[in-house]
Amino acid sequence: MLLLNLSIDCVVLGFDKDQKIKVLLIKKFINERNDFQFALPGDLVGVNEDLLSGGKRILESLTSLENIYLKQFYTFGSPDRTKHKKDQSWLKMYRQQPDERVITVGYIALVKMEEYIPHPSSFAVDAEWVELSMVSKDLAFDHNLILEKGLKYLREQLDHQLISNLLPAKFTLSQLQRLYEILLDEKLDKRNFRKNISKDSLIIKTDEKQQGVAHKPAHLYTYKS
Amino acid sequence: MLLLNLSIDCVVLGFDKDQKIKVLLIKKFINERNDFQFALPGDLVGVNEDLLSGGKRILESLTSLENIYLKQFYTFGSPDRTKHKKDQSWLKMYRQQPDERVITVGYIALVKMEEYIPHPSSFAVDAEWVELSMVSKDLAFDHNLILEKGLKYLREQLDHQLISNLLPAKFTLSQLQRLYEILLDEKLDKRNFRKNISKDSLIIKTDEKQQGVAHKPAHLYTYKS
DNA sequence: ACAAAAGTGTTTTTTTTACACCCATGA
DNA sequence: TCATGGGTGTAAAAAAAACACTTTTGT
Repeated sequence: MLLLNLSIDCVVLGFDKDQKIKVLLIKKFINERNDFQFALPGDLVGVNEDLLSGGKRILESLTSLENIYLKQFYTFGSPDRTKHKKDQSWLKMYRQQPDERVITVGYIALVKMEEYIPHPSSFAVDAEWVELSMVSKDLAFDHNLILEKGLKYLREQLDHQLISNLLPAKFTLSQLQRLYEILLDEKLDKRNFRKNISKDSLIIKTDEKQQGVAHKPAHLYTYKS
Repeated sequence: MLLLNLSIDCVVLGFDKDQKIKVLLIKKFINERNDFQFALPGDLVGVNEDLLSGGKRILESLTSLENIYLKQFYTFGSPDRTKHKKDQSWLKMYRQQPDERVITVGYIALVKMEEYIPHPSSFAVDAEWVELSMVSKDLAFDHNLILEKGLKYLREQLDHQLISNLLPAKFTLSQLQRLYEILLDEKLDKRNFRKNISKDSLIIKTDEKQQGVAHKPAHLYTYKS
């Protein structure tokens, strides 16, 4: 009879004003000398908690954001994934059974950075947005792998649900296009992009326009609820 | 600290001579009166076994097939998923801790039915191929959901790896086309299908032909290894 | 000679791409 | 009046869909 721990790790992505895609990482001390390590926000799931609720709770405790749309993308269950020296050191400090196997379910979330107020949980001494190219190759456990797989999933499965969480309730088509460009990492043609959007019944034009911009104000659009 | 059981459930699909897609189900007694229930083949993962190996082991014990290509598609972790009366009855007979939470990772496999020799494992009293439309709406646990999600995944992610396991080493283009038609559940145009295949560098024409058929013998093709 | 499946190209339609100028606003 | 991003259509290219007859074999 195998008993093990179940955790959830969240690949939380957001945007900064500098138009860069950033991932939310937490910083953890891994020994008494205050050596630290970065990790994806994640924690053990509660006894009677389902996965999605657990993910939301964990994410909420780290980001103070509620009602985040989270999507499961893969489960990581290698028996060795918590066995590395650097990770054992941390586990010994914070877990009663550091040798217990932990499998983790990866969830992905896209959030509006402006609405995020850092709020580190117990074992996180810090929580920061890190530009993708700046992410350490030495994240806790197999978190580099999880991040990579999450990003791949995002690019392959990009959907309105995920996208809509990164935009204000009302947005311009240029904002939407920039999002797609950054997430897909390719430049899109403005006219073709708009042609496609106009066929999409989920994105609807409001009768409002941008205010106080030093150029022709753009129409605002919104996602159909 | 949450400790729980981890299982793997396999959505194993195959084809019969009647060109129908069938799923491999096992039959389990759920009480002493020999009332039974059907379920996807699945079992608990070993203490130090990784997920993919576990899936292969479990599948092998049920199908005696080795080196099956298995692909993870989703993880099911509702705390209620093993709490139904019908399932508790079975769990009490076979598990030491029937109330323990079980999360399960769904894997999908496509196999050649001809090569499958039924080989029920300990708690399976039978293992049979069941046509999709004939599958009970009352499978064990949340297996109807798992099956449904697996089939959806298959249709969305249909790839050479999965397909190639359903075909003999050498096959005709008509066989290949029939497979796609059944898996995608749509009719394909022969000429367009062949046009696409010819662009696909993974599928190569051998210099062999069918033997002893009462019509023009087809060329045999093979997957590049 | 007939039944059965194999094999093969062209046209039409649809989808995707490429591309450039005028507009409304605030400074 | 200038700088800034907003907004718009058309033509060319590529991809996908529609479609029917001849061939080879065993019986």
